[in-house]
Amino acid sequence: MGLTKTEIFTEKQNKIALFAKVFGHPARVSILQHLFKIDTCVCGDLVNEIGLAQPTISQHLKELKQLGLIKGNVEGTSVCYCIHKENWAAMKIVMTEFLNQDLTQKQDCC
Amino acid sequence: MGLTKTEIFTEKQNKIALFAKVFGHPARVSILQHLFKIDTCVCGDLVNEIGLAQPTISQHLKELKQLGLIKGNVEGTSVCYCIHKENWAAMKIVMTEFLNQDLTQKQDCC
DNA sequence: TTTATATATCGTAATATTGCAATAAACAAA
DNA sequence: TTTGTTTATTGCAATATTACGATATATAAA
Repeated sequence: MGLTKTEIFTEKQNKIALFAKVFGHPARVSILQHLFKIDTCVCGDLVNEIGLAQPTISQHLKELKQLGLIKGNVEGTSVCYCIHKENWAAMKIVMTEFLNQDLTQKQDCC
Repeated sequence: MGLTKTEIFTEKQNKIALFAKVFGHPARVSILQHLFKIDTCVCGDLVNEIGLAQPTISQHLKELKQLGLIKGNVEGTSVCYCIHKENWAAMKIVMTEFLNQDLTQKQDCC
């Protein structure tokens, strides 16, 4: 117990859940919003911008990177991060389809 | 440690994260998809539909209900569940705004 | 009242997540 | 080479999540 039974769900359901999970923490939401706002690659800054310790930010960045939503590039001693545009667009299609499910409910007993 | 520092993030960032978190499990994704597909309130069924034990489904339903995304109505011995249309629409606005952040990146060093 | 059916809650074990101090690694500058 | 700067990794404690058996609750049917 304690572990999600991914095998009983469809690939798409698991995909949606994985994307949603990574958005399920305000620090990662904040990181992504900052990367969008800055509108260019950002080296450093993120630790100062968000009020969490450097190892914590590094860990959140790793998760975003593992899902392919951001990419990083070593630039001297620092690493520049930015949104992975293509992957973000692909994710958006999956998530938007889920959110936009049609609701023309016939009966409403609730 | 082990607990999210919600106080250092904006209300909106926390809201996005909370919605995303509830979508971050394939069982809840599956439940919501089923409610949309059935297109009416459903009493029972969910336990048979998804391959998880009854207490587990009940727990997932509770989380969806707590966030206001579904509502339940007691109908004899069973409980009927359906999507909470208004709240789903409100959630959709928040999440879509997050997903649709503009990306006209000036530089792309990554 | 007794029995059957459906859902919720409790308790608990297994696993995952969050956060950070300490430390490592990688590179630039002196 | 030494020093400083930046990011990643390790290890660990605190907390959260997932799943389910056992049981409680509520109503319907016999």
